[in-house]
Amino acid sequence: MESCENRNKVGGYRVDHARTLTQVSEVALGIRQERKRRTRQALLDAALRLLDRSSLAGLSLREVTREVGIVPTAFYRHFASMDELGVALVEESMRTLRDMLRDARRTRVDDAIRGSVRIIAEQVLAHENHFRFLIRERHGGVPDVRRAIATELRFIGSELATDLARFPGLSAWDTEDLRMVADLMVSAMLGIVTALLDRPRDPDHVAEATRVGERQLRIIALGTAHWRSPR
Amino acid sequence: MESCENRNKVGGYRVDHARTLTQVSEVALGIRQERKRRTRQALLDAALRLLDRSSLAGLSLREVTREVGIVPTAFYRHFASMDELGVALVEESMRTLRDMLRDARRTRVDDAIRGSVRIIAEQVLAHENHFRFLIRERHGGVPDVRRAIATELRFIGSELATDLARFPGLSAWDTEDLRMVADLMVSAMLGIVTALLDRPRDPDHVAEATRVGERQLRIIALGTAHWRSPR
DNA sequence: CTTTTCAGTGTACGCACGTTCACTATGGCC
DNA sequence: GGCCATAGTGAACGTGCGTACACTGAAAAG
Repeated sequence: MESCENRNKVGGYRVDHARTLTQVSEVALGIRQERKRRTRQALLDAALRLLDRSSLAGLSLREVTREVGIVPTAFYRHFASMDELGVALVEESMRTLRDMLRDARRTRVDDAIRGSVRIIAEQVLAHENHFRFLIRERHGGVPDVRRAIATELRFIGSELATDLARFPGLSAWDTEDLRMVADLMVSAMLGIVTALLDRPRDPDHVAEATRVGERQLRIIALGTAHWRSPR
Repeated sequence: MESCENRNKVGGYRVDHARTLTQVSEVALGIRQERKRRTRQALLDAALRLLDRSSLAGLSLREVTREVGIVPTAFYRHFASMDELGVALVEESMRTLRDMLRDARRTRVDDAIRGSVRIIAEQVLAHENHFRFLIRERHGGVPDVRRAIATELRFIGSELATDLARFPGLSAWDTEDLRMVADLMVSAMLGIVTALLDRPRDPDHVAEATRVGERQLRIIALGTAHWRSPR
């Protein structure tokens, strides 16, 4: 019970801001705001790390603060609840996903599929935690988070549909059918991401999943090219 | 605090077996075993009902027993833990899914797609809880449950692949490509189920999801028909 | 230099949880 | 008819949780 003070504190703070601060040139924000931002980010990172093993509903506020090294009550300086942190995590993860799609959209048209799948594989490996979080919480136990993900996914579908409309053979298609194909492609991509996430450390598995995913999208493209909508 | 005894008990038991028992002709099992089976099933049903709102990881043993009307400790007469109940729930739900696929397999070949999608819609509406459970826990927080679902899904994929092999145009295909198409179809079906589960009480939404799902599978079939595997 | 603001501290609370244990009463069996 | 076996009981425990509250000390504002 005794002698447990200043274990790993630095000037009364367990989180060591002093060192990292000086080497950063984000002078625009005051020292104070910058520190707050860093702690907030540390909470998000810690949560994402812990979410590798459990789900958001099974993750406690105390676990997250413990991981960061702050006292539980300090959590409320940044989020009103774990659910709110979850929604923030959706935003962060979705930024990753959107960046990925922006990259994919820039690939050359003559082999858009191969390029897209390659980029998916790269990004999933580089941001495994973000994708695992999205896939898991998409149908998870927190309604707000579920809604946020569903909304983003729907948006991605409609963006893809307008992209498809620019292809020569598809310019005459009606909106509904474009959307139908776009949603199918999203389903397939989610399947590919799931397969990649299954064993992301095994290069053989990743290569195989990439190969298969590429062919699956090709099947869809081929089917689309031969499609004639029933009246 | 006082006078709270025998509220809804029957002969010392809160669960009323006596009435329901007589009208059942499962005489093969003794009264005792039959009662145990019923309570076990009541636990599974209660869990499935509660899982509509939360996820398995966020569901407590006490909640489930409260719902059934037995004392928490009695839970252990049936399952060693909530995780074990989860695995039992996977088995039950998978039986539903397998029945669905068996039905789908029996439909006439000339319009297998329309028939299959209709059966999917029917079954998802009839056993909403089972499908919601599977979709949710597929990527959920309980490893044992995740594994059980992944295994079953893989099995379904390989069964579908052997079914495909019987189609005239596909008899020459190699196993790997058949599997690739089968997995794509599974991805699409999961997407359809997800869409149906989104607003299962809205008949318009269900009809629309069915229509779209049918077309998506048709796109895949069309793509498959025109596919020529790269060397 | 003084005052204000506020991110993080530390204690304390009430609550729900999983699990233990000794128990009770009923169905099954000789 | 009497003796097991066992499904369900009820009290009790230790633990971890979310949250309230008064606090501290350094950055920001004056």
